[in-house]
Formats: sequence, C-alpha cells, structure tokens
Amino acid sequence: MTPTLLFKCLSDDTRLRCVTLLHKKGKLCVCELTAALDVSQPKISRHLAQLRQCGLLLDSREGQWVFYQINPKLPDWVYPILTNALAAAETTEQFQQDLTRSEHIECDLLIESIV
Amino acid sequence: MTPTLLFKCLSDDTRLRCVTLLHKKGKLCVCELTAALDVSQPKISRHLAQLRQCGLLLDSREGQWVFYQINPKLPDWVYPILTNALAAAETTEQFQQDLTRSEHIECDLLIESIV
DNA sequence: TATTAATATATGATTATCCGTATATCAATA
DNA sequence: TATTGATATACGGATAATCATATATTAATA
Repeated sequence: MTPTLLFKCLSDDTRLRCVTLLHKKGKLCVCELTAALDVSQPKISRHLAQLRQCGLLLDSREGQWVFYQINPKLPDWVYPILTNALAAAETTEQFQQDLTRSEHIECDLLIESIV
Repeated sequence: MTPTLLFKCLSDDTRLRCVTLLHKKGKLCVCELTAALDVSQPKISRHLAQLRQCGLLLDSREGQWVFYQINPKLPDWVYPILTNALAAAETTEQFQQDLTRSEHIECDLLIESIV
C-alpha cells in the first residue's frame, strides 16, 4: 500500500461509498452493500475485490455470505488519512442516501436473522 | 471540489509529488518543479493545469515565470485530508529525492536571484 | 523587431478504467 | 443430487488517463 494507491482506491465514487459505509457500520455483506448503494451486484463485487486486493478491506465468508470490513491491520500512516477522508465523505448527500437505504432490510440474511 | 475529485488529484504520482513539494516549500515555478521531479516540461505543465482547474493550486505569473502554490482558500474539509496525505507522501523515498533535487539551483531564475 | 527562455496546449497513440452482460463458483437446502 | 441464493469472474466495448512529440504563446531582451 502506497499513498498513491490509497488515493486511487478512494478516487472512485462506488469504492469511496463502500469504504465510507463500512467505516460507519463496521461489517456488511455484499448484498447489503448492493442494496445500500443501489448498484448492480457485479459492479459492487468488482470494486470490493479491488479494495481487498490492495489490502484496504478484509473479507470473511459466513456460509452463503461474504462480509467485508476495513482491514484493522493497515499501516499506521493510513488511518489518519482514512479518518479525515471518510469524515468528509460522510457529509455528502450521496452518503446520507446510502446510509438511509442501508437501514432497511434488503437481503434474505437480514430477514432470517430477525424472523 | 468533492472528496472523490480530491482523491483523483492525489492518485497520480506526478501530481502527488507536485502537491507534496509545494506543501513543503510553499511556492515554486514550473521550471523548479520540472527539475525537482525530473520529468518533462509538458508533463508537469499538464498536471499543474489539472490541479489548477480543480482549484487545488493557484498560479501567479511573475514576469517570465509562473509560480504555483496550494490554494489557501480551499474548503475547510480539504485541509485535514491534505495534511495527513502529504505527511504520508513525505515519508516516501521518491519524495526525499524530489526534495534533494529541489535544493539545487536548476533554473535561470534562481541563478539570477543569487548572482 | 528578432530571438530566446519559460510555459501552455494540441495531436495522436497507448494504456487503464469502468461498465453491462453473461456465466462460473460456492454453500445451503429441498 | 437438483436447485436456489449469494458472490465472483470473464469478456467486450466504451470512455478516460497518460504520455511523447511538436507547436503555440507569452514576456524579456538583444
């Protein structure tokens, strides 16, 4: 991970929205992210793979679902940048919409866990 | 200026090196940046134009020379990101080389100002 | 005014990025 | 084991980024 590479990760709307939402909510599965951002599943999946490959995100399979979270073992210099960057991203209208959508039940996993 | 746009600006090596050096040194003309980064003049010029157009840099002509500096009137949310981002960029070996080269006299302007 | 130094821009080629669509994989379950 | 839901990847096309090269512009000066 280099500064340039980190900024590349954050320089795409879809990726920034994913990272910002994960920063806010901790851990989300792909179908939750798909629903929250209201974009296609392959699109989300491709961007998540990119963020995973560069080490920014961790994935963990739980049965049928794959959860993503921000890698807790990033180099030290990354966190202050990330904190400030995501604080700014959170103020956008786009992110507020994502957050609102993420509050709704959208995938079977969530339905099952409540029923 | 949006978060995504800011990260786009910082996601190219040449641009990040320019901004980092300007952050460190305050104000530099195009020929100083060209010499410090050791890249072609059109390449520097194009990237500086991009950074100026998105508002991150200010330019000011002084006679034959055009000086660039970080825009002191950026939105408030930009500075913390910039500060942390550039602190990280400064630790790279690449930046140390740029800084070293920038200490040497490279363009006529500097030669004149000393003689 | 002709020339030179500094900077900017235009052009065309190359490469990278992003996307939609289709399909593959993997786990759970009927 | 056949099917279904969740996720990942392959493929092709469209768009954007980047670069080297050549040329234009601008200001200073001979």
